[in-house]
Amino acid sequence: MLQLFNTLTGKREPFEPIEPKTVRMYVCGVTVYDYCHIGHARSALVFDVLRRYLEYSGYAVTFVKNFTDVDDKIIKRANEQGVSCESITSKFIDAYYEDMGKLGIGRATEEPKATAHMTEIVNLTEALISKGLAYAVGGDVYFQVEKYPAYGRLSKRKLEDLQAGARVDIDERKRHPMDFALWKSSKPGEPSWPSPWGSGRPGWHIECSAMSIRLLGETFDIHGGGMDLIFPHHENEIAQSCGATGKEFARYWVHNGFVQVNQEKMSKSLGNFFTIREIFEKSEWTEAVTGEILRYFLLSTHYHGPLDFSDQGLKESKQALDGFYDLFYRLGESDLRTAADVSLGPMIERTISAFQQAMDNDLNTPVAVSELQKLRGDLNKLVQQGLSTDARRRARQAFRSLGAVLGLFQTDRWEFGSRIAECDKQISDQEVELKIAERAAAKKQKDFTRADAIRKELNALGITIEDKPDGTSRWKR
RNA sequence: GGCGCCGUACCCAAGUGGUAAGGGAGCAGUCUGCAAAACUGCGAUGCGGCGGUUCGAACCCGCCCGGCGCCUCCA
Repeated sequence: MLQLFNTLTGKREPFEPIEPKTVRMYVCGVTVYDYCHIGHARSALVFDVLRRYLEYSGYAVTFVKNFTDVDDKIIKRANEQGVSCESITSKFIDAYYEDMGKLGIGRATEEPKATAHMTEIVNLTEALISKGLAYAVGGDVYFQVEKYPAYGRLSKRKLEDLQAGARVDIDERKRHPMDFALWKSSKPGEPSWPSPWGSGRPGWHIECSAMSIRLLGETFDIHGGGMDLIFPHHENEIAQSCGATGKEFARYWVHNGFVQVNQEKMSKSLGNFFTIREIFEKSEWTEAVTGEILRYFLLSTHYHGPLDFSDQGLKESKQALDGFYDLFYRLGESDLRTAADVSLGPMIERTISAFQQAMDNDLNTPVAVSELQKLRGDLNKLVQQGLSTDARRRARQAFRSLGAVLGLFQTDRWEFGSRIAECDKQISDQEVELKIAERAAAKKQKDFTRADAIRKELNALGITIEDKPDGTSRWKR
């Protein structure tokens, strides 16, 4: 049974959905004013894998992930560039899909935008005012945190503590310094929508409450996002939602850790910032391969902890994947021997069970991957002992189906050598085959000088040759 | 000032009270004309330090050292 670490309770808990075999989850997406970085990728990937695993486990999942498309930073960016906010947001939404698509991150069931839910946002704000939890000042509306006794429940903070360390500007119009905006009056030139308080735009937190309630109901199963959203974003969402509905909001709160560089959080001010597209542009591998490397890398650490991004980390992920695809390559060859066939079934069963156990344990992807590594080692032995063509096919299929949960091992076109794009141009498969045949002939005549020369020539083109005991050779790029 | 996280071999990384998973690198072998791949063996008497609880602790408690995050926008 799946157990998840719930930020709300600070404990790992068995996951029990509200409705059997059904999961409704909401994940905070991105504010679309810039390209996504690796940190965004990690968050998106963690919840992509959670969704995949829930579906693998037999749940029908309704997955909602929003785009924040109205916000101070968007307005600022639009003004800087002298373009409309809409042109900024549509550009970066497209970029989001493009970048995440390369990582194999699928679309959510619903991907709502704040700007398309103004009615719900205004209604929710009105409800909070009528319940005495919010108040209007001028054209602004604030949530009054002191009226919501459970404020601080998620982030485990007390109002007094927040006050002590607050560096926020004191706004005399607020009744408490921590009161936050539900609705902001708009300045000239800013995007705005009509409301009972004059034209304006929503505060940051209210959109998620409005859209999740609209699409998933007042109470739903899982709410996720990055660690940094715990406070104030998610704390405020809870206050707004529970305050308005009087019901429980999300039952399980799941938060992923940060991507860091040299032990420090990635941030623009430190200049240690890598966008997803930058990684792909700089990669010496093809897009599909780079995507899988990145995925493997991001999943090789538990989602809850910090993850240090580094070239070495990517390199090690590539090597690990090379090992898997090396095996898959050999599993694709035919063999009449069947000596090890009987061992295969139990071996796969054991792996499936261990894999599920790892994933059930708060989505422990590093252990899940290591179980696949064990299977890889075991299968390498079986292949040596003799595994029939059919058994090899079943073995490959096992990797394919478990790998699908992590988004790994799906391709049949892995690239072993680097700079593959250039290699492709330099020599075709047919030409390689010709060279290999020529080399085989040389070997047969014990002309090893010639054989080695051909191998060296192919190596230079990114082709690796492996001689088999029977005198034939396999090769890979 | 408040809240919280982290510190496991050369590197990455599991472990959540029962005697240190897995991967990479390295070294030594097997195989091979050589190479590549694969396989085999070697690698923390030890889990930042010091105490404590316990029959037993990397795992629980306390103190200390070191690193980081949040409290303002942030995945």
